[in-house]
Amino acid sequence: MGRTPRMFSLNPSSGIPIYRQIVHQARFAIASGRVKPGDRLPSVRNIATQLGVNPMTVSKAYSTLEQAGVVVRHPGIGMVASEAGADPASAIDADAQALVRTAKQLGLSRKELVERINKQWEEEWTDQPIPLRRSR
Amino acid sequence: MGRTPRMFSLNPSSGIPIYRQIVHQARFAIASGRVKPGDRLPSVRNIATQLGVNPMTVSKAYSTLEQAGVVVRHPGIGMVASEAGADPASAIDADAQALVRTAKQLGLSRKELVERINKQWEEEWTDQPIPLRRSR
DNA sequence: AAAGTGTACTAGTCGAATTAATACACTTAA
DNA sequence: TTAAGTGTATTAATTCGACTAGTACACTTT
Repeated sequence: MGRTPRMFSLNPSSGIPIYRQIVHQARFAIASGRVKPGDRLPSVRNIATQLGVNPMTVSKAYSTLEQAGVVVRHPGIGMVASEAGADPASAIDADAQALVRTAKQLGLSRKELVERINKQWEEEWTDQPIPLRRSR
Repeated sequence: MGRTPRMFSLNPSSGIPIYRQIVHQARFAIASGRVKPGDRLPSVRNIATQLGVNPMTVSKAYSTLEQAGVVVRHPGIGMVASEAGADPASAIDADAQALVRTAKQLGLSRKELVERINKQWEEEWTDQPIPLRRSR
């Protein structure tokens, strides 16, 4: 049984908290289909050892994912990718909800909001991640 | 000339930072049309005195508003409500942009994103657009 | 000049977020 | 039953950014 290819990697210099990096990578792995619903995720201690961090840090990441419905906890077994998490759209629900909320608070109509989204869609070019500005 | 009715008020017990309360109230005053494009906003020191806070705190609020395009700085004159700020939709642009970006990263189509927005719109109940609270 | 505008710089305080150490409850497999 | 595996509750230390304020400055208007 060949060891599973390391599923997570850390970028210490990114400034992004460890547990969030784990959350992001796991969520993306599932949303992209690399990990399918029903598949087990690496155990807390497995990841903790691999990355050299405390098990609790990994646990926090998993709890966050469970809270988000991306993963289901199976006592004694571990964390398993859920059906819901396999839908890429689910990953944006939290952000979408926040946006809708503020839009409503501002008295925007649904149509106006969608219009705004469409506009942003045109303007937003993801190909070039971000027009990085090099020092002269 | 009658003193301008106090434009800002603080709710110390709300836990919301002072400068954010100012930002919110100013933005709403403009977005709602109570303050029209071209109108001057109260001066930093004026507000600071009224509210009993440091001028820098007010300045930070104004800087935030300028950053958001709600207000324009006129050196020697003060802060003036902008055209853009009068459009309530402009207030959500930053959030909308962030959402669009992650959606694209996840490989979502524009249609799927809009669909998700619509779904959230149905589920999200914000009966009171903005519960303006008059002191009884 | 005098009086008004906003702000750069500095510094202090405070609280939430992050990470870790440890011990525990639980399930599976032998 | 027991050994080895799973995730986690509790507690605590620490870090780090948000917030606020004091002061002095550059600027424009009148």
